[in-house]
Amino acid sequence: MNVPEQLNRINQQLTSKNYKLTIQRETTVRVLLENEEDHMSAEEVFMRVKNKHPEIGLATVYRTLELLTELHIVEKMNFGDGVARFDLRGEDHEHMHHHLICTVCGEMEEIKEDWLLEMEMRLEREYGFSVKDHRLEFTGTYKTCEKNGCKRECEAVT
Amino acid sequence: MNVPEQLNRINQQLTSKNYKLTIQRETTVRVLLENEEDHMSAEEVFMRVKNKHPEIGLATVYRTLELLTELHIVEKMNFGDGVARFDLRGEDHEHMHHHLICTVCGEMEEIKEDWLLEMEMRLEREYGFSVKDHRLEFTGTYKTCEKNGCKRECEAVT
DNA sequence: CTTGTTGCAAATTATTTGCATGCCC
DNA sequence: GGGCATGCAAATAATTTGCAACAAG
Repeated sequence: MNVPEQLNRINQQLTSKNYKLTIQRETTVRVLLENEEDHMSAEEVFMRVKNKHPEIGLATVYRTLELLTELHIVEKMNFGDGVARFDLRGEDHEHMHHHLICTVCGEMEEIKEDWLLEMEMRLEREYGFSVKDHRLEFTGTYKTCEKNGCKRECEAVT
Repeated sequence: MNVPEQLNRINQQLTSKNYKLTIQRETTVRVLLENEEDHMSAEEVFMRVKNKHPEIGLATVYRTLELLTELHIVEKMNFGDGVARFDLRGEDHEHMHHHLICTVCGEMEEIKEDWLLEMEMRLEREYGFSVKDHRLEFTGTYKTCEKNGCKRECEAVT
């Protein structure tokens, strides 16, 4: 699905709830689309949006990200570093990716598989809990700590 | 394992790293032991510690919790509400519990099982990633929203 | 003594809010 | 022209840090 189509889809979601796709919101969404795998903080999103649309205010970006989170268009995450991070949810794997976080280099990789379906069925059955979303993170180290995404500061002690 | 034994174990972990089990640290650990299932914020821990030892400062509690986190004695968690929460890790299930978070009442339940061992082996094999820790959270709703732990504000819309 | 630890206050960081102004049906 | 949206600045909330004073080996 390309950018105009995605924007269109998001626009529909917004308008169906009486929100407008203003230029600020559109620019923010574009930045998110262009950095889909980046887990940006609000500040990072702000800086990139500011490149394209310098008049925007930080508060607007926060408000937009909050709105998009409510609409389940983006996912708000916490890796324990005191900053919230945001990712678009592609509609195909809305709820189907997990995270590997390397403690040596701090790099983070996404695993685009859903390993939890069976568990969710079990929760439904055994706990009477019906799952809307989940989050699964593994912290540890890459054996080589040089594998694909994991390139920063790898001189640290293993 | 009772309180004195646990304290003793923690004391050993501290002294082995040249840290002292000061009265402030001991009091903090006691509070954590007494509220093992509570996922307290730093502020909550502080208030309870202050009851037992009114001279303590908030910064000390923060410093203690940070220290204990580094030593893997407590687990620092984030539920996305902007507050870090802390739990003792019992040595038996150091890394073996998952969370159910009910979006209706906000209540949180722990599942004391480890469902991820198989996945971790797979990560090791297929991704060359060796897992030190993990976090698994499910958000959703209890069918009844009245099940055991889930008692607050249940008049909200389901 | 020396080193780690504490309490307080001030600083920092992330995020939210109030409000006057602007924009669009 | 009425209500949602925005930008700015100020407010809030959580956490961290600087520093002088303590405490214990």
